[in-house]
Amino acid sequence: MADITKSYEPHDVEKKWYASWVGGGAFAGRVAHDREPYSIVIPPPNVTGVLTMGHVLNNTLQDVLIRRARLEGKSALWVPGTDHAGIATQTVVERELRKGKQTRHDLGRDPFIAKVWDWRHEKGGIILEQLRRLGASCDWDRTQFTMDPDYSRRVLEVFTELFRRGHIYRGKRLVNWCPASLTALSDEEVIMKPANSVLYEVRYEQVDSPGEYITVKTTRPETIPGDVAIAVHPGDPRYTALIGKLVRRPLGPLASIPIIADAAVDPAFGSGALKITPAHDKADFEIGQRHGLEAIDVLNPDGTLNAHAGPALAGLDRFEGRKKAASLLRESGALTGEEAYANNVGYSERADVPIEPRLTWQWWLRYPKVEEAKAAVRDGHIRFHPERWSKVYLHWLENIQDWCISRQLWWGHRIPVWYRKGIDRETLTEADLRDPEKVHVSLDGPTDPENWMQEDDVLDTWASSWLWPFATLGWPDKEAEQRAGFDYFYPTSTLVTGPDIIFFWVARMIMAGLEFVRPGEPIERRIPFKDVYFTGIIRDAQGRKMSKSLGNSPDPLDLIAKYGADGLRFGIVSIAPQGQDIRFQEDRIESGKNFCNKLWNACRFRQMSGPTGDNSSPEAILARLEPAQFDADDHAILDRLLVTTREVDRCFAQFEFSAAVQALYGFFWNDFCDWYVEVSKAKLQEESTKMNCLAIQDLVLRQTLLLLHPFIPFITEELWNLLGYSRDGAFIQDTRIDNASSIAGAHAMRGLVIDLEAAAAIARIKDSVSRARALKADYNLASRRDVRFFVITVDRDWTLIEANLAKIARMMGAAELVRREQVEGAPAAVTALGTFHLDLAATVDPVAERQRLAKELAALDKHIAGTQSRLANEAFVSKAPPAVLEGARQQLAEQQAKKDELERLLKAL
RNA sequence: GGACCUUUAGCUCAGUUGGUUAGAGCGUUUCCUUGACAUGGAAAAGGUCACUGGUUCGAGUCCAGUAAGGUCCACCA
Repeated sequence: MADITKSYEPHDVEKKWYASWVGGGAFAGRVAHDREPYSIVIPPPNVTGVLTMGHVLNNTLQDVLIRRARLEGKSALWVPGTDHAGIATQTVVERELRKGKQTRHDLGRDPFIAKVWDWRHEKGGIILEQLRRLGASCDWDRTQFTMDPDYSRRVLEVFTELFRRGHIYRGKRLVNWCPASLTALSDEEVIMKPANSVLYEVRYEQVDSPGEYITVKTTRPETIPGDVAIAVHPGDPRYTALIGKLVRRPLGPLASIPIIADAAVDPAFGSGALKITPAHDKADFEIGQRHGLEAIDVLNPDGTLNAHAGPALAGLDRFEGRKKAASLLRESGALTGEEAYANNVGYSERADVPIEPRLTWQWWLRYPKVEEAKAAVRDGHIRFHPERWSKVYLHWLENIQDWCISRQLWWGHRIPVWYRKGIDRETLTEADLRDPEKVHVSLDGPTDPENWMQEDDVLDTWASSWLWPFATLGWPDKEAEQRAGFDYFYPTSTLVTGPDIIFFWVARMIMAGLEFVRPGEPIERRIPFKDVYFTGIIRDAQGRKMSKSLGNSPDPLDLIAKYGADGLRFGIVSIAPQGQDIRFQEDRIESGKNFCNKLWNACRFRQMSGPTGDNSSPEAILARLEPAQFDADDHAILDRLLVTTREVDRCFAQFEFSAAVQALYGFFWNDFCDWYVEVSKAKLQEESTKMNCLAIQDLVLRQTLLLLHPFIPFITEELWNLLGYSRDGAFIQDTRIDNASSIAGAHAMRGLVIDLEAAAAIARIKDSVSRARALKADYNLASRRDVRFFVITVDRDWTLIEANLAKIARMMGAAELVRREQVEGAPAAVTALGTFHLDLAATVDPVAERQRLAKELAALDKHIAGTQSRLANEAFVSKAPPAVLEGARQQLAEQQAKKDELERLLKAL
């Protein structure tokens, strides 16, 4: 077996093992009916995207779950893939075209789409390659893309089916329009931003009473040409007399518009009168509908004003038009005031420009299975972690609105609807839509395509990714399902994602699963996943979101180069507590790397300490143990190993990944390396204890590697092989990890029962060692090993010291420990095993020593006073549980004994 | 306007059902290259747990309120 080098060099190790794993089919998700299935579908990243820190966290956690499942003997499947990301990808390619002074319209639809595919072939797959570098153990043979032919077919099949079931309709409604991307957006794609606007006060002259006016306040004077009424509250006494009267539109084409009454108007806002522009405001649109008013659209799709705005404004951009409208109103005297006004404006999430409410024909979905989707989470069929997100989810479902699923883009799934040539799409009714003579809806299109025109719009990207958990498993094609193991792997086990896409993706997947999968079967067979783990959002050191434009996001590949994939994984998991946002600090990644190096060197120490025995199975290692040689340290470390194993088990059950990593870190670094390995150095000197000690190290290292493997797969695989834990060259993942109770069971079979009393004695030894070291440090003796300690102690403690003499002396840095009845004038430390004196009587400064002891005494006095007052409290004594009471009494006794000893030492000085 | 989260050491954060002297990593100070590791070891300094009240024998932990910061939803022109 190769020697373990002095420091861990991740690069070659990662490359080597990743190739071996892939070559060995280690990531293949196989149907195995004698095993429990465990499956995850990746949240598909944008096909042309690159890896961000968010992806690193998200995918590391998925990999942790998948690798742990393999160790637990489950048949694990992690399905990878990418998303076509309609708007984002199309925008990127259009930007490229613009560099050559072209638009997509210059190319035409099909050549443009071909161009996007070229782009996808060039850039797509980068992110998947990056995931491999991170160590993601996806079943790459199953990689899917939402625009793959098979997947696309499933998307369109769902559309036609939902249409058939009456969930899909076409409607002319006010939608969120992005003037930059020239498409409709769903409500979820609009984000509200605070804006500094101007509130203009505009008066409208009454037709019948020239010189008399009604005044409104508006932030959008450029839409006045689209005004069709002024609305007031029906109960507003100021305006009762005016209801039904006409006023003149003060801007744009001349018109008289009525004053109407509608309860939606807030009499307390502004003047209490509201201008009604149904084409450009949602509330106005609804009022317009109620009153049968026309909607006049004064904007072009790109946000410039059109002919309806009148010649003075036509052609201007909406923001220019606003200024121009204000100045025109000012000139005509209709503008009677302006004031600064802070309001919120909706922005397109992707293009980052203000959206326009715009009246257009769109395809809408009435969500299916809304009630059942609520029940799935409320009744615990699907469990959210942290649980509180379920409230957000339920609230959204309570107030759910129909989903605008059509997009005026070219890159996406073109809606499988054909209109008979000659049909006027503007006047199509709901009944026409269902008339096969007029409209054709099918997967493959009409048999006489020459007589039909296909719908131009494509589907919202989320209207393809909401099928991800079952469409990636072959649904609904029976043969494909068979190949993919649909029956075995669905529902998937855990979804790992960010809470920012609860509405976009999580909720919609749940509804899709319930609607389409295994109709008629119980809910737990139809849900897409059983657990949803929501990660936090990674922020920079200042707490800002990481973003490309801020340039505050480190490149994960740089971090991998610097700290290794395992270091990055360990670091990112350790700073990601459940459900909280994460402030990224690179030093945590560095400490991940340091931990790997520590692990590496502890294994190196094991290798250098003696021959590797038979390590190929836990039984073989257990057979090398010599229970008769066990000392307190052996009991203690095995106890800590069991406790840690139990804790990691618990963490996995409760999705507490960072707690698992911290438990492993503390156990391995403090309990094993800082203590057990150090005491081993004394044990390994003795032939009688050497072999047993090596076997214990093997037991601990083997189990630790298994526990750590999901988090840091590369280094653990390497060490697993270097130390001979691998059986016949099998991967570490092929080993079944044991839980704490089965380990304890295996111990018991060997006649080994952990002596908890012995293990507890280690705590007292540690206390003595630590205090003795501090005493040495106080006297600047840390480096010297030739110090002699005199110990004043009782027989019982001296027995313990003698039994562990070599180790204790080594740990203290003592040349010798000598029991004395009495010591004069030497610096002393009162410890759990007696009073330890430094053999330095000649050089001690009594004044400094007295100060040192007095300080300790003062601190102790405070604690004694606290304990005493608790015990003096009648209520405490009568009501506290006996164990707590007993603990306090014992504590007081110990404190008192220590105090007596300190006082004796002081007197002796 | 509604909902949720956060507030603990200089910094970033743990602290599970209330119970000894509140922990970790980083940073700081002192000492140490002794054959696993200086990517390391030993020791130390550093906290009235945001504030106010309540429940309790006992509160960082439970309850109510206040303040500051943050997130999401809705949005009155």
